[in-house]
Amino acid sequence: MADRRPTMKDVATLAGVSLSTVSRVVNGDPGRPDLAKRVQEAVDLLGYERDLTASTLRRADRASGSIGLLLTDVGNPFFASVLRGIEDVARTHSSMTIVASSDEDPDRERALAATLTARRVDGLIIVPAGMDNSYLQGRRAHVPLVFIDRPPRYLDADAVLSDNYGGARLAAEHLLRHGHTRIAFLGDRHTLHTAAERLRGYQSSVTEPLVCTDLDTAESAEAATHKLLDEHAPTALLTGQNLITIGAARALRTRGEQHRIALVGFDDVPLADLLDPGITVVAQQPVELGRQAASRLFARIDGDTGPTQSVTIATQLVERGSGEIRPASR
Amino acid sequence: MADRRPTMKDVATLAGVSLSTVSRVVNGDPGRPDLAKRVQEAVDLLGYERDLTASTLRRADRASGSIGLLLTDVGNPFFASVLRGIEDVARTHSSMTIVASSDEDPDRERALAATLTARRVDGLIIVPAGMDNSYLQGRRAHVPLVFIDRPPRYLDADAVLSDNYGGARLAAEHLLRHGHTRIAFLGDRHTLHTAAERLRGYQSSVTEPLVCTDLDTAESAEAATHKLLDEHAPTALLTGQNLITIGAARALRTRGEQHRIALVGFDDVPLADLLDPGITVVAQQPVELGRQAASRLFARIDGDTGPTQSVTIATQLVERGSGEIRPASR
DNA sequence: TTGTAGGCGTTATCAC
DNA sequence: GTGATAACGCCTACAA
Repeated sequence: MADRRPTMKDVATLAGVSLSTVSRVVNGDPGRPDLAKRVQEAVDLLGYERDLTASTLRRADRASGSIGLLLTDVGNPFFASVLRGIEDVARTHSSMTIVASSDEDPDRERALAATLTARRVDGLIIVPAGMDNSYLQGRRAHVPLVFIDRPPRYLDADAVLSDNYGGARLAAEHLLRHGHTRIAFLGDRHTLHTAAERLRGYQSSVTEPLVCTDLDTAESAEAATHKLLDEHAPTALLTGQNLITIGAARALRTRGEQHRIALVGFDDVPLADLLDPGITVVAQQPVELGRQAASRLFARIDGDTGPTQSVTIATQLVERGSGEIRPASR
Repeated sequence: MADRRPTMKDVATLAGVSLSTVSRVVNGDPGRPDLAKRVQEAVDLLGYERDLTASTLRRADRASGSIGLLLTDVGNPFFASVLRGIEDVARTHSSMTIVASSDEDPDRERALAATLTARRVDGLIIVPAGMDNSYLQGRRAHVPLVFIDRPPRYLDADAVLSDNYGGARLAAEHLLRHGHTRIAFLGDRHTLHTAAERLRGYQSSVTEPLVCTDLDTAESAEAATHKLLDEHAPTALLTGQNLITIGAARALRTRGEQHRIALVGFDDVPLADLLDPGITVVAQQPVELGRQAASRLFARIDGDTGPTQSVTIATQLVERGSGEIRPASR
């Protein structure tokens, strides 16, 4: 159906010059003006487009101009923002991003990492799902690796993380300052690094911990909130993640207690300011997370051989009302 | 610093067989069991990984196992979901997705389309930003193209779109059924296909149109809402997009009129059910949009040469309260 | 069934 | 500065 794509050879023939001249012109070497012009005309006429994959294969630096991003789910707005930050930086290095979602499946993660490196990406940014990333050890020699959101396990590599511990402390202390002593923590699966850090931050500031973990849907969080309120009567809730915050907010609203029980959520939720009360949160900076990770990666790609670095991005408390409720005097 | 990557040749030497034998084994041709085993051992020992880019170059079908997605902004949750849908389908075709954001800049769109095809993606899915996509005409012969969310202009190509017209009609009629006659429409830039279609749907069902367009931030929408309410006293609002819905909801809440003025938004907003009242919306199906677009693309890649198709994905009215408010009797 | 040789489209190294 | 030629890593006739 479609014609064969024009190659450099076709351009050379049409322009009446040699292959090498075309290559040079296409790569920006001016050369003799009249020849350059003839080449350019032939390129336009044929609609010639250089084959970057062939170019990569032959080039000395073997750079493909693409990086891989291996995360758990691109559909998650948090990671979508991370991707956006990465793309912003990649653009300045004229690199494109190949994305893949592991869906928290370690086997998929391994498989995807393999096909990404097989495609000869110049570097890889990873949100690890598995408990052991040592399978990347061998590849680390050939392709720079940067971990994001969660640190590498059993592997030495650069990492860019949110200040989960500090953020949770910030939230807990905010509630303490507002007079609460019975503060409950609702968290995600305890095996997740981020969840564990947030729990640790909470525990470090609260004297009587009241903890419920391993919640990973808004529904389970909603049910857990009801149970917690019924059985332990906390005056404040600290929720360790997006969906948990939503579940807890639903539960509070169902009980009509959204103005009586304080709530601080980790991770921002959209429209949180429109609710009544607005939900106070500890916000992460996903775009910045992506930017920093990409910056580190390109530094490595460009030859930085320094010791591995772990960067921590600050979190910010955003007061909107729900976190400033004081406990009812008895 | 790092060793050269092992090649097929290295594997062949170590296994004591020829290059082609390695190639066959690596590509799944069993051959003589003992040789296959020797090859496999050498592969494991060296940590050999086939170079997919070189493979593509030489292979008969020249398939790279990657597709390009060119959209306006991956950071936008709507498009993040679209991407997720695409990835789901791409996975079943063992293809990876390269994403790029044009930021609504036609020049960037052209440039990105060029580098994507130069990387020899097997196909391209595009959310067009420009007013004229005919620049893709030449490439269409070499790489399948599918448009998504917005139709191609001055170019004949497959498209997968939301039912913007029908959805807006649905919303307007829902309000009419609840007794409203003064329904205002707040829309995005009128040059956007989606915005124009939604406006058209609204106009087709309302007798006295009250229209404000070219809003593209929550802030401008908020201001426009105040102005509209002050000057024209509508009893219901139909907002043409995510951010506009949020801006309008803010304005209503500021005025304390969220229980008096009806509101239906186009495009779902997260947490809309937690507000008081919940926001009634016409929801799109971004994941499905992505799936269908990817399905069409792979059909083309696999040789479908039928006439171009335009698929429309249904929208759904989700009642949550704000759209069921009746006009106050005078 | 295995090995040999040629070439995919490009860049790098040479003579000229 | 230009042009011929040899790779890059792999696949695929074809011959053995």
